[in-house]
Amino acid sequence: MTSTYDVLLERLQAAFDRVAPGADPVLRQSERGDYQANGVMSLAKQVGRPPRDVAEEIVGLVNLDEVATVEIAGPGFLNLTISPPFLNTQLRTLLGDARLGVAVASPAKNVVIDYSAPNVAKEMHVGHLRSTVIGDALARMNRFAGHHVIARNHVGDWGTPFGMLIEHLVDLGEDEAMASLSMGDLDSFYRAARTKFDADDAFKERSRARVVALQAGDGETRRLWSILVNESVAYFAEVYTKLDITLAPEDVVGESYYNDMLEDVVRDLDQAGLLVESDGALCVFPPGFTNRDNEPLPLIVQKRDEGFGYAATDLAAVRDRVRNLHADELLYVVGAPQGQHFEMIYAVARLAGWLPENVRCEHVAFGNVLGPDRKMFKTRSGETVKLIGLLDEATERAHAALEGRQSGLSEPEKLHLATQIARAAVKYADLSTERQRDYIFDLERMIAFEGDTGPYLQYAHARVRSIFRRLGTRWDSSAASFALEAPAERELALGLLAFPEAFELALAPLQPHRLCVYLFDLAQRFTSFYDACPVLSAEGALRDERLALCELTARALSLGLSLLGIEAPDQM
RNA sequence: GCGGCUGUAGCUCAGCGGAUUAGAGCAUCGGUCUACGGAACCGAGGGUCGGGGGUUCGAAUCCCUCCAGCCGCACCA
Repeated sequence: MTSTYDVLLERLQAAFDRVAPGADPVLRQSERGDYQANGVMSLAKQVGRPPRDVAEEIVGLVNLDEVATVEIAGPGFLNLTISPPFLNTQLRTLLGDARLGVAVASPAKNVVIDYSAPNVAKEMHVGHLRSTVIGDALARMNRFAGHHVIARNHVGDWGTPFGMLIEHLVDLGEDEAMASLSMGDLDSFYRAARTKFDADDAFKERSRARVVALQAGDGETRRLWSILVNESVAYFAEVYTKLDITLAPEDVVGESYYNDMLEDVVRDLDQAGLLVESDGALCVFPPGFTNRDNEPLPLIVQKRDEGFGYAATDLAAVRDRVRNLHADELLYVVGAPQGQHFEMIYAVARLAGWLPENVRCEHVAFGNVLGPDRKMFKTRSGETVKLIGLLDEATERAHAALEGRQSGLSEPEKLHLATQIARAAVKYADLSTERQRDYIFDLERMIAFEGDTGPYLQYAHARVRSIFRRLGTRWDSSAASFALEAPAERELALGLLAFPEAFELALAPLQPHRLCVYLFDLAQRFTSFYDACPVLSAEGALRDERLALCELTARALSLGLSLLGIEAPDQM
């Protein structure tokens, strides 16, 4: 189906084109009418005529028959009111459309999304939350849009720390080490290695030798290394399951994967004449970047000691993803502090010809998670907060809240529900503010059932579903038609029809919070409707109409939440 | 010093391809109350949109500048 927004846009565009081809009608939802088009003002400026004149001309040209009525307001706004028959038609089409009016992208693109990226032999903590949650939402949204998503979990599985980690593993014995790691006690493993490294010179020496052996590809060392990696990846998988994240072990393509490509990267850069030796390191100086002394800033590809830094790995990844994965779009869901690094990577990749102009490449940056003191979120004792611990606490709170209610749910059901609510609370809080901002982690507020929270949206959905439970019999929506005589019905209907543009408005700029804003607004429209318009006690056509609105609402909430990675239980 | 991000009601946040009276949630106050799940709905109070300039018929939105906070600026990722 063509979405309501698109129908209006097409009609308006045709009229605008006749005044000045390509002029944007600037169509958006409005409180004045159902939609408003603000494009007349800039168009008037462009053609050098009074806005009212142009508005009148547009109104004379535009064909909105059967679709909407239009009024000129103020200096030249076009306020559009959708006609009742058209609303009815669109809603009836929506009933039969599993995608709720969202078109399938054509052509489908290969979208590589780099997200989560924990470190091997290190606990996943709040620092990984945003990348994981935002990245997964973007992956789900892109898949729904019809694109082919290739998730890349760029785990930290290489580098000097692995010398000491492997030696520590040797000291512990493989069995004990695996037991420790598989319990998810990664941090104490890491800390123990670190402590020995700092205190014991012999251990330090062994560790250094081990790094060399690892890099040289020594078989036994590689085997020990892979134990660390495999145990960690298995642990990550548990965390992802607990968070309901779609990342799979196959998506883990860590830093080490690119090792074999690094020589080629250097060679290519050299052949392209981009490589410069500076202080013994091999660097590229992309134009436009300077250091604090206003001198050109290098991207260090190969260090003075001939080791490769993360810049080399990131360059290899760009090259690999475009060349071998045929990426049309590269997204890096990584914290904002790395902004300059990625700008330089992209700049160099473009210079080297690895990143064609038509490949969209974006650093999907995000702000920090802060504690109540507005500083980086830590435990009271100053330690990093483990993701698992965070989820557990949220789940306990949700469970406690459920205990206080008479729901008729069994204990196992309550526990399962509590995990769903906890995930919703944490994810929604993370997704619902604009990415770039820092946000304050306040479990109390995010898990509240009132306000702009995940649980509130789940509740709104459960309330709708409960109507159908109470209805008992199977109900067929195909007979429903929409008169929308009550204002609350009409408001709800308009909200339902706006799903496609809300989705597009969130996906195009990679802003999941806009989908959150839409869903919260929709939930409010529903509860207002629900309060004002009895459903089950209505009769005949009115009852069918209202039931149909309920069904569409349930589907919109459930679909919208699922695109954010949030479940919508039928009962709470 | 250069660069980036942020600064909107008491608190937490939308809005920022300029446009008709700046929105929401929480909190506060007042209503709805035999309610299809009140974990709700309706309403009220509360804002010089960090300060100051500029462009414009019109700026929270664009430009400049200043202030505050956070972050980055060569061999850790």
